[in-house]
Amino acid sequence: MDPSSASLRPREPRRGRRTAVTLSDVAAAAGVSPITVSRALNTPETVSEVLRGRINATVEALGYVPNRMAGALASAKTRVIPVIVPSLSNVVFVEVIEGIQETIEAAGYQMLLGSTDYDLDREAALASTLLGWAPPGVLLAGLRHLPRTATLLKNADVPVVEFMEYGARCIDMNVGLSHVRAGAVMAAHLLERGYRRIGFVGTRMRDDYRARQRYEGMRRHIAEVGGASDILFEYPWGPGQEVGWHALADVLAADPQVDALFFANDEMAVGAVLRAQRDGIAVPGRVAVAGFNGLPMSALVTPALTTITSPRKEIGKQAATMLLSRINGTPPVQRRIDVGFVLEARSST
Amino acid sequence: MDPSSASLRPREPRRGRRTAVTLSDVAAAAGVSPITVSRALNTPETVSEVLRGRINATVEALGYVPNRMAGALASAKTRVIPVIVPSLSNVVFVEVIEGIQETIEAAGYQMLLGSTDYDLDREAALASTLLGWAPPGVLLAGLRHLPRTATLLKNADVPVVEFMEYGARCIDMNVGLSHVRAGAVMAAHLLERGYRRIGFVGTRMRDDYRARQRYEGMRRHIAEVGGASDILFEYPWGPGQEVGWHALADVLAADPQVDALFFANDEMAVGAVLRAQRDGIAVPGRVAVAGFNGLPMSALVTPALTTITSPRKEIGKQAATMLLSRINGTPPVQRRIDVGFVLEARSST
DNA sequence: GGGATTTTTGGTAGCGCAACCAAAATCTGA
DNA sequence: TCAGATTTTGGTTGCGCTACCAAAAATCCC
Repeated sequence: MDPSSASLRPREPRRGRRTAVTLSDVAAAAGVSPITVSRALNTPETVSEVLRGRINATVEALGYVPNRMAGALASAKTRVIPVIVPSLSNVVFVEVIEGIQETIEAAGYQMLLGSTDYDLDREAALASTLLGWAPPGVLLAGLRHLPRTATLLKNADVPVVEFMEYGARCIDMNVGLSHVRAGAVMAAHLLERGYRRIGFVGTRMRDDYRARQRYEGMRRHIAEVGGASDILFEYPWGPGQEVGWHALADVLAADPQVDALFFANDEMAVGAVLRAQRDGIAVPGRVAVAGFNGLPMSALVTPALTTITSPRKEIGKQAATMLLSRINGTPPVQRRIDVGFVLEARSST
Repeated sequence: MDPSSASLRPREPRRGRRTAVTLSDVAAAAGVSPITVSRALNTPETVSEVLRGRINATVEALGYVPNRMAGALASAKTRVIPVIVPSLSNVVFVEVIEGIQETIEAAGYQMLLGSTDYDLDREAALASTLLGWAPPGVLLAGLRHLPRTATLLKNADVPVVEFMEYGARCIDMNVGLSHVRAGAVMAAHLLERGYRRIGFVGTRMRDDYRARQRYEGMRRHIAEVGGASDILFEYPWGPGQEVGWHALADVLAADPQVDALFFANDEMAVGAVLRAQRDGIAVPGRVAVAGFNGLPMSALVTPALTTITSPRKEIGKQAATMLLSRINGTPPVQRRIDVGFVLEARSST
């Protein structure tokens, strides 16, 4: 007696599901067994050329689309990599994502994108949901997460790369740059050029802790060196040129001593330069302006903007490459990579 | 004799797969049947409060993460919606994606993002792969695809929304704006302001057919009205401020008659304005400059940029909403939505 | 209070594919 | 020419979950 006869008995689809073409349909049409079709598609070199041709033709003819879920369930493998970022409105993340996308797509993987809107609870929820897809690895922005997010990812036993900032403590692997050092370097530059009252302008810094790190780096450096002071201005808006546009006037009115402004990003800084231009405020004569990120537009405004260039696409590529090498069993050369940054001293300071 | 007894026989994991906590584990630990756990998670209202509490506690305790693939395979339903766009470097798509993301996440769906890099073959491949996830619907940028892409999507029998441009022929549903009309409206504006030699500056227009449509709309309008002429300038670069920065000088040198320039997007137009500023070229005195998209920065440069504002986030939201309503069985009010656009006439023209 | 509902729980089967093992076909060398 | 090695093909089983159906328990109504 054949215990599996029940499952071989012909039947119509169990539920109202759409009756898509399945691997068995292709097999039947091509006159081979299902497993041969599976092989022809996944490991073509193990199937004779004749059958391969016939099978490919049948696949084409029937418009067969493999059910990835069934495949993933059977093989306990997916080629979908979740990428969790705080925001898509920020160009910076988009460029990192591009780097990731290029790299993983070239390796035959797909990207499942989740955005947390800077909310750590949402991040935890997202991580949990995305792990349900049994991904081969996870890419996660930032090093600060809820304890349960970290636990979840550690328990899941998948490679994880945390990208954006470089730091000592990571779940698994880490690629990024030190924002504290970037802040310090900018402070050093501004002090060197003789500015003595340096403002930092940021938005929603409770959420954007990387901006906070830059401010911290700057503040500490100024304190260490002495002879100058810093002041923080925070706006509750989303980061954008408008913030810089308004901030320039606000700040100079609120604290006329300020002779240099370090903005949390280039967009705000560009907004400030444009405002200065319109209102005839001399940059850097009246106030120096610096940004962060090294967006192309920073070089185009007049005066050209001093900024710190971060290798965003590179971060994405490195993160993806690291993850892929771990997925493929090759341990990456290093578990933590500091991609560094470059200070672009231009005429706005 | 029980034909399925074979599958009930206890066994160790078949392969070297990682032995994650499964629904059955939770059921055993909570002392209920697996199906009850499934219900407690998916349709909590159908399970008594006592059991629900016990099950949730067990889920928590064991760190159970449902295997979405198994669920999807069994129910023939996923909550993952593929979104296919030509590019992520373009802010415009990112904003549309944000609108989509917000809307579908609120409805409990996930976004699977694919980018085609303006390659229709890649688009077809991507569509095929993504359909393998048996998605409840598909969001696709643009109305122009390879025949096989359209066939694939039609055969898949899932709701599809094509977004970005509005047009007569769509696979299923469509949200966007008419780029041809936008071009014509801008032409009308420039003619009305007295410009007579109007240049259009675009990049990679073989791929970016929406920019081409705007040019076409402009060209035809100018031809219809008479008394003015147009000229096309095309750059092989990626679209960005640098293009406008260089184009302004190039164009004026190549064709000194040109008295107005309509750029394919705001970024290029802003680049041109910044260049004009640096080089002391009067805008709009020597040459008028107009952009497209209505990015925030267009209002901040001096002179403020005339542009056409497109409701990008709105397009994303509408597209997602339409798709969701179809997924939920409610046919959307309309199958095609023209979201329109607004000409922002500012001082650069 | 007893039958008819309604609510809550469980059993069974199978979604579509790939891993594992076995069998068949082909090739190799003396 | 034939045993043994190699390549190519097929059968069976189960991945973890939910649809469907049925049974049990709780509630209702006159």
